[in-house]
Amino acid sequence: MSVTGAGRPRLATKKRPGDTAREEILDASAELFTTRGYTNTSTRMIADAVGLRQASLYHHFSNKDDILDSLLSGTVDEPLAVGQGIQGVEESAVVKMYAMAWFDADQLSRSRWNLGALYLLPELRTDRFGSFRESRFTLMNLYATIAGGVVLELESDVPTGTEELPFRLVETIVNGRADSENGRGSAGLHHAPLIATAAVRVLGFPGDIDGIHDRAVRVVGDVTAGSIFEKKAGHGQ
Amino acid sequence: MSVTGAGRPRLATKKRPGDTAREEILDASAELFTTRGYTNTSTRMIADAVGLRQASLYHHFSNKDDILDSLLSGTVDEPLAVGQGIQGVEESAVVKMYAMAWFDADQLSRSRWNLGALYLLPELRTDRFGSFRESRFTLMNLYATIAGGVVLELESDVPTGTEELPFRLVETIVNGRADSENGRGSAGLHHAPLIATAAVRVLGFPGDIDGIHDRAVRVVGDVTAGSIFEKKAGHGQ
DNA sequence: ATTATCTATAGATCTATAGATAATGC
DNA sequence: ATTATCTATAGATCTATAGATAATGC
Repeated sequence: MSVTGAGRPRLATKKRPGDTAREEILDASAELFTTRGYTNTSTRMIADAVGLRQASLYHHFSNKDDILDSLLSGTVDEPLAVGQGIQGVEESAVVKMYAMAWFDADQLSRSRWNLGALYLLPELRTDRFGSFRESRFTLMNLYATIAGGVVLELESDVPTGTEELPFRLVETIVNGRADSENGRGSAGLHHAPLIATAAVRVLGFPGDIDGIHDRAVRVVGDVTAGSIFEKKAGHGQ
Repeated sequence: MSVTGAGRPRLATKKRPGDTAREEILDASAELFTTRGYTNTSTRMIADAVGLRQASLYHHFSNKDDILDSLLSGTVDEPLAVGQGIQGVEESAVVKMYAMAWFDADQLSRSRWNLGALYLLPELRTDRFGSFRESRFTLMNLYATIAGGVVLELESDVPTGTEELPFRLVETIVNGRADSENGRGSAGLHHAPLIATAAVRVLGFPGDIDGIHDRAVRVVGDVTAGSIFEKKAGHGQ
């Protein structure tokens, strides 16, 4: 499994972060998929970026789809688990909404590669990616449920369908990153609190944000404390 | 130029809407690019969908990039012209903001193919698409300028960077359509007034929307009246 | 014996060009 | 003569499999 150990040695020296060949391949693929496109990235390019022969990839993944699926699942599993944790906490819906949006927006901003840009790939419509789509829709529904709770709690007078917007606002981080990598400035402007604030504002929350922010930070801290998430903080995949 | 006229006849009968071969090719390409992906769509597939031989495409476009560029430019040219028209009108910034978001969100919702889903393609980073990127950034800046005007006008206390959100909110229509085409219900929920309302809400507008909406409809009507846009309404490309 | 790599390659594409052909237009 | 199509194909990929090789682990 590990990079040194059993098996014939590589011709090239290590070029990628990661404790295992699998992680090295995922890192190289994430970079290439997000910068050159999925279909436009050949298995040969991935292998070259890792320092492996093209055929050797198939010892770790049975095909290219497998690599993509692994990357995508890595982006939803944690938000989903954290979101479900937040939902179970005793707090007002506004704080939960802010906490979820803040955590996810922050993760999307800081991850090593902008993998969210792959969510719109038509390739994901095939059965092959059914399980990823399922997880993402579950996360989407969680957002809508909590957003609905906010509207009830505040007795806001918002148009039907507004509950969909917090999730969409979080996703806009992906567009902001993509555009900034395309030569537009606004990278840093899209910080997580801005998105989380907008999420509760569209749901009709008129009050002061500072108090909400502090309570949300505590909620996220409680939910992630002692769990796997602590170690994974900033892992980026 | 026209479908019947000079030139050797096609083997297949017409399969696509459009007055010229060029339009037929654009329509088929738009469908294939959005449903199968750009790189994953071969020139042979496009030709098959039109009812032409693969090589015949090259009489109308010099390569595949040319087709994509033509489709993408078609999606920004009109919003940009209308947006500049709206900017010049004598109205409050809130109304202008609502008008722009409403017009663009409506267009993104109703266009025949969800071409906005192609904006994140890494392929667009090349010089080849510099002109398209330029137009899109100009539109983005127009949004930010008007949003800044709203914040001044209302003396809103919003976080720096919030002026970026109206443009991003409009773009979320693309994600909503993509997800609904992936088997999730919420297609119709994302109507344009919802997005336009959210755009002014995040900028701190607290008042009644109905009056703003009516004034915005008038502004859009004035700007588009008598211009090329009248004829093009709902053209979908 | 097991593992992770390597070399070599079959089979299936895909893009773009060269040159022929069958219409219309003058 | 001009135009829009057609047929044929060169050259360049790209994915995945078969089988050999060079380590470690027992």
